Amino acid sequence: MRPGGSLPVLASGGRFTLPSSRRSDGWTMDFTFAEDLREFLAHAYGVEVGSIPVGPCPAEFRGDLTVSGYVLARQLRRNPLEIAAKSAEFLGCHEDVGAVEAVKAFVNVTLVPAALMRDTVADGQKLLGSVVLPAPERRRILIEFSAPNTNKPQHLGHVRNNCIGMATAAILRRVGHDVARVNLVNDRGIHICKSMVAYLRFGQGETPESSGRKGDHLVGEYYVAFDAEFRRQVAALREARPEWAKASDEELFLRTEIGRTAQDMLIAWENGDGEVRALWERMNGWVLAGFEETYRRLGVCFEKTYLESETYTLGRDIIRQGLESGVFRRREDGAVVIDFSDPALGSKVVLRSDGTSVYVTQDIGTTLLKQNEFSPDQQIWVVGDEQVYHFRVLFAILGALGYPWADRLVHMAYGMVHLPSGRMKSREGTVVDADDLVQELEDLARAATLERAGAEVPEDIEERARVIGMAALKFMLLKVSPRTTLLFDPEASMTFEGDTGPYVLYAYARIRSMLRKAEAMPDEDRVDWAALGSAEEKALALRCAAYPDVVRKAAAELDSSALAGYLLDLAKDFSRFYRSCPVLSAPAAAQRDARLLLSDRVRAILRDGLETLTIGVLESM
RNA sequence: GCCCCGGUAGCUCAGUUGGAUAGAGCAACGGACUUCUAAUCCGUAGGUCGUGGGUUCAAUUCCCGCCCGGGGUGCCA
Repeated sequence: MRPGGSLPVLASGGRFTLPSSRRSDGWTMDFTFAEDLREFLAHAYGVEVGSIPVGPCPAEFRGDLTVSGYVLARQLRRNPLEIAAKSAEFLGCHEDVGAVEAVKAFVNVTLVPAALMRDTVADGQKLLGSVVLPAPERRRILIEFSAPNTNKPQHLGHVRNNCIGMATAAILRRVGHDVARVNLVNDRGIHICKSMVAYLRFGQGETPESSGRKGDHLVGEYYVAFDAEFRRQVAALREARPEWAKASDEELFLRTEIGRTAQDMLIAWENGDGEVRALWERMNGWVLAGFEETYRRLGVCFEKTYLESETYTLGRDIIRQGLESGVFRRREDGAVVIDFSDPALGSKVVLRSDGTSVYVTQDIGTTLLKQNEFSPDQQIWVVGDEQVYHFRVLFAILGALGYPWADRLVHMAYGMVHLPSGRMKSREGTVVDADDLVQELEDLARAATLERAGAEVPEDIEERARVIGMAALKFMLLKVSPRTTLLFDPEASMTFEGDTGPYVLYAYARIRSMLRKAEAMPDEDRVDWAALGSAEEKALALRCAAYPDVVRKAAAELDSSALAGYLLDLAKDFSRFYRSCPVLSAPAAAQRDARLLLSDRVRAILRDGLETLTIGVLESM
């Protein structure tokens, strides 16, 4: 059971260690003036100078870009003000520079428009092409996510997990890694037996077909029914036996008739009891079919799906071997444990005294299985932050067992989803169901689209509703940092305005519309970039140029929110440009062509970026 | 008790390998559709960056203490 308790959330386990681009700030695209400045400074001070720290110039100052004298000062070991003055002096004579101003230790550079465009958006191939890492930095990565239990339908917490997993995989692929997505379905255990017991007791033989209900929802109802009956029995027990009044539900589980029945069923399942297995297969089949439907709607897919019923015994042999080699020891009570030198980890049982596996033992087994089947350089688990300790233990055990790849395992811990009323709790019915949520967003998107369409109903209205609804959902989940505990306020979240997926989609659709009207695209080689130069145009071009680094940073830090935030900024920059710079009706042909091409660059990046977040686009909205 | 994560505008969240006057969306208020799609744009208002120290030319960012919230600390998953 991966996503734990009532579900997810996450937090952050340590730092991630994927190969990263050299600079996290600034641009991968090289500015000619910066390169020339680098050489100049290296020569002037007789020191090796790394890359020049170029960043955006804050709006309050005059300039397009800013070079920080403070950062250079660390490399050059000179006075920042002196460096800034010297740099400004040099840049004042540079042909690309229209104006330069040193303010304190900052050098604000205004580029000649043609140079700015040349160094940013002129080469469209390079712009999108440089997202990909050089071959030596590419890795084979296996990412596990979703990992649902087959006793109830998925809810918003699972949706966050699924979306983060899919988007992270897509981001890693985008920069050139070889990524395999795997799911590990928890299809066995006491929780499934609970649904089964309740079904036998209250189900009267109903099926998804007979009830017209989606299989996972149907089974989930019996899980809830079990809990209701269990609570009733526990309450009665406490009433009858005052000495147990203070015992926890868990402590009393096996004292209740229904709890005992579920436990017996689990044992029967493990012994391969025919009837139990048949019922289990039937009900699991219903749930898995339901999941398939949910995954289809969300666009979730995997290269491989493991079933825990087939892997849960795998770790035991490794434990026995480790016992012989002294990694583990057998405690007086018969349980096998590992004693960590790190006091924060303490001592951990890996095999119960009856010889059965615990959670971490199974994970040792599946980790080895995945390692053998995929030979990844790195494995990533997208699992809620409540399991940080579990993964620290798992990784420490694998390290103790001597696997050289153990220090490259990553737990991508993400935060829980909370509702305004607090944590989601299945038993109390305070969960946001995944299927309902998707449906609701699609309905809202349809209504919003029709409202704006006026009399003519678009032919592809269903497609639009689907794409817009999903964009809203995924963007909402992906735009916040994975580690953040997310508050889902239905009122405020179900909107298509402001910082949302549909906002980005809208910018894309407006560009498409414009390009359709333009009919022919101008010849790239003949465009006169010098025709541009307004603040909006320059800001847009500079934003475009930052794209490759943003994607690389998102990949290196496993952070979809860096990319989502960037796309929002880009769409915003475009909207400003669109408002103040007429394209099709630009005063001069050269201006029209250059603006058209600039718009097309934005279009390409928006599409590339959205797809890298697994969000589809629309040609019209 | 101990460990981990978080505390930034009324709300939801960015920003932080230390750097110029801390940002966005929503909500509030005021503007802009005979003009390439107003799911848009512009403006106003809104902050002791939890708190107290320390390091530094420079701290929301790094270090220590404290307060508040969440999670973890099982022969559960």
